Amino acid sequence: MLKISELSEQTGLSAHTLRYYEKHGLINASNRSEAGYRFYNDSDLRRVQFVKTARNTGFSLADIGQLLSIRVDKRSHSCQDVTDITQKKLLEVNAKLTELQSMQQTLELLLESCCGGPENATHCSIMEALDAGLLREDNKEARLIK
Amino acid sequence: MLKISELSEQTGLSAHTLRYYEKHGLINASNRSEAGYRFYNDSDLRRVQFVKTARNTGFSLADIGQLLSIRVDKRSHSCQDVTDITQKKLLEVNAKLTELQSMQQTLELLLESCCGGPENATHCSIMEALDAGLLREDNKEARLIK
DNA sequence: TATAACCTTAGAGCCAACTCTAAGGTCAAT
DNA sequence: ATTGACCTTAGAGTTGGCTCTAAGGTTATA
Ligand SMILES: [Zn+2]
Ligand SMILES: [Zn+2]
Ligand SMILES: [Zn+2]
Ligand SMILES: [Zn+2]
Repeated sequence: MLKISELSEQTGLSAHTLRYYEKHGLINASNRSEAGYRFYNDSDLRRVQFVKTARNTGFSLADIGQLLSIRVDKRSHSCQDVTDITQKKLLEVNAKLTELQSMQQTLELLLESCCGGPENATHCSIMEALDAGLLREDNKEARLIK
Repeated sequence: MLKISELSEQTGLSAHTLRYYEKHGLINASNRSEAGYRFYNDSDLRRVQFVKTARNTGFSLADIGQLLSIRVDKRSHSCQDVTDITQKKLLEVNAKLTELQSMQQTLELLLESCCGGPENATHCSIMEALDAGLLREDNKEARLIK
């Protein structure tokens, strides 16, 4: 039986975070001492580790709630239920990746275009590009206007 | 001279957002009517468009504040001042990209490993992987444990 | 028995960038 | 003169995931 500080050590999640997860229905301490201290058993620990792994994978706490309700009753859920959640998350991640890659490309083009030197910025092509609107917005690819 | 709703139309930013930007020192209406209505001239419009372009490029409002103070006095700033901000932003973007790519890879591996079918999840390899800790965390690359 | 290091709770604060509300003033058209 | 569409302000609410505080109770050690 682990106290919350011990569970915290085992998992790398703060005691605050563990209580927060409990408040949001993700985890629970299956026992309490007479004074009300939380005590966690091995099954509790494994559940917390599941949450942590899912969190590291990028799932939101809401997603994890769903995954946990599958986990506690696998017989009532299908592999498709699991892949639906995973697929949805992958789509979100891919959308963000696309957005960030476009930013990356724009920033790289901006940096290439500027001398980066110590003289004054009256001629700076980054400032010019930002002033000019920078992108052809009709095109999905960020591209500096020449 | 544009009223706020007209500037909103011209820029695609809501009047709320324009007032929010003003409150945070990014933009300003150079004139007001007797009744206190904001009026924007061409120079105001160009400044707002600069803000919008920088926003689309991924810069935070704090970054944009710095870029704007360079913009109004280019002679007192160097190209390096501009590239410093841009480079910092690129590093942030690259860090997020790395994180998201790792998530993407993990999610793809999970999806490959699961049949996604209608039978029950007692054998689901996604659930197993999340239970098992999923990643070799010593390695930067996400990898399913075999 | 005192001190420190734990634990409890409800609830507030934080981050960024909005987004919206309330309560009222203004303006153009009917 | 009355709609209705605009405008103003200060300030509250939203999102997600923590993070921290206050005020108190418990436990281990000296
Ligand atoms: Zn230069
Ligand atoms: Zn430059
Ligand atoms: Zn299956
Ligand atoms: Zn499966």
